[in-house]
Amino acid sequence: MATRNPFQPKPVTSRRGGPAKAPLSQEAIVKSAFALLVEGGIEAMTLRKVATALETGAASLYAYVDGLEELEALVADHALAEVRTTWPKKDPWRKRLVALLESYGKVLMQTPGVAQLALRTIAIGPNALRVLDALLGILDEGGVDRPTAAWAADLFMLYVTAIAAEQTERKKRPAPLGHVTRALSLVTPEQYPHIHAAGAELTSGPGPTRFTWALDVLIAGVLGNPRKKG
Amino acid sequence: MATRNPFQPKPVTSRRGGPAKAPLSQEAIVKSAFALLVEGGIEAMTLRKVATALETGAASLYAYVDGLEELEALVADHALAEVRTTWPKKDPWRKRLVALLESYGKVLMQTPGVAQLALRTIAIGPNALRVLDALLGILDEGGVDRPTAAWAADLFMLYVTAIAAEQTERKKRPAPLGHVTRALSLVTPEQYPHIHAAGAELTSGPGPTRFTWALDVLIAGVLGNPRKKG
DNA sequence: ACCTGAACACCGTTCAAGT
DNA sequence: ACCTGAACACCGTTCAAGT
Repeated sequence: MATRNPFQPKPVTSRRGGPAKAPLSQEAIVKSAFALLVEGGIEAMTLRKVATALETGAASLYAYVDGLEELEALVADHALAEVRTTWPKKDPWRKRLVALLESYGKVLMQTPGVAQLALRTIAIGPNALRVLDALLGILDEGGVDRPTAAWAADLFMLYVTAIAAEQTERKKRPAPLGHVTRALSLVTPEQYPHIHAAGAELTSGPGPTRFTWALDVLIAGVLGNPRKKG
Repeated sequence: MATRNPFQPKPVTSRRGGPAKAPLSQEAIVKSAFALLVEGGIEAMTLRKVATALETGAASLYAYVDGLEELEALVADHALAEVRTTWPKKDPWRKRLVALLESYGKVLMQTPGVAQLALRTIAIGPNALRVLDALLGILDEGGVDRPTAAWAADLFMLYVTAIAAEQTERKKRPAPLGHVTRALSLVTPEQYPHIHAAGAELTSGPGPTRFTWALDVLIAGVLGNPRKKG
């Protein structure tokens, strides 16, 4: 990825008197890729399809993007633009913490594939950093010491990303989660006594209640396990 | 996947007087796929390469495996055979809980790609069920009520899988995690004040200490947040 | 029923050639 | 510097044909 100024696009040369073709740019590529992701999920986001949507050949994209892996990282961060990181100052820190994580989870959940991308790319884009910074800020206000906050922020984000990935993964299957439910209901008490005993409890949720419960667990656990006593 | 008895392989017809070719079977396919995964990571595990290793065409595999997705699920569960689920009865439940999760994490960590597979397939194979059952059993002995244990087991396994996926993902990059470290160190205090302040704390670890801390957090959180008061 | 070769419909990436 | 077409080296899956 060379150094370029995306805010100064080259003049457009219109072809055959038709509408001017928007010039290629990293931003256009990322937006187009994200649109494909929204429409058709993660496997619809290919370099060739992005190129077709932009009326070029796949090779042309390499002037703006290093390859598929970089594009995935850019798209993941692009999606995180929707995550809200500011709230009224009067809100208590814990409320803001939950709101931030819920916003993050919602963004990951609403477009299938984003969570998978976030899970496999290293989150160092501007939006990922903005979310992380906000998270650290809230924990700091909550009196969590810095070493603990650093690990806790990672734990929170990793868990929310993982649960979002898990849930969106399930969604694309034919039977939303009847697959699991059926498999678990067929379990005999001899083979797996505890699974059998747990029964429907295992698959109840995962709804908002379950997500909220998990956040409560993480928060309580973090508050009770400071790395630095204070 | 038709119903077959893999324990009664067809008689082998040796070709050209050479060594007899092992007959195709789901087990042979899964083992071969796992070997490719161990050797070359997740992208080395392709149907075509499995077929080549087994001296057939890719089409032949479809008699035993529904497709790549099913193969991935089978391989993931195959890998989990290594997870230890039994300990001396005298060990306290909490020690056994940590040992189980550490064994699970170790298995996912030692062969890159397994965690990614576990994350994208629904875990209903015999080994996944064995681990889940053991987990539920330990929590039960720890006095955790059933509804809480059901959600907690899911939370534990999801978190360990996610952290294993994250760490093995990082490992295959050129600079193990210097990438992240460098990116975070370049952050200015104006842009991201809290990230800047946290500094090296963010990237310290993730070692065994961090993993253990996370488990402590989860366990404490679960014990403090029962769904059923008791 | 199992196995096969060949074909189909895709991929990401590279590269010489253009402008 | 940017863009292109064509080629390279792969994919998963299907299918008619064999045994």
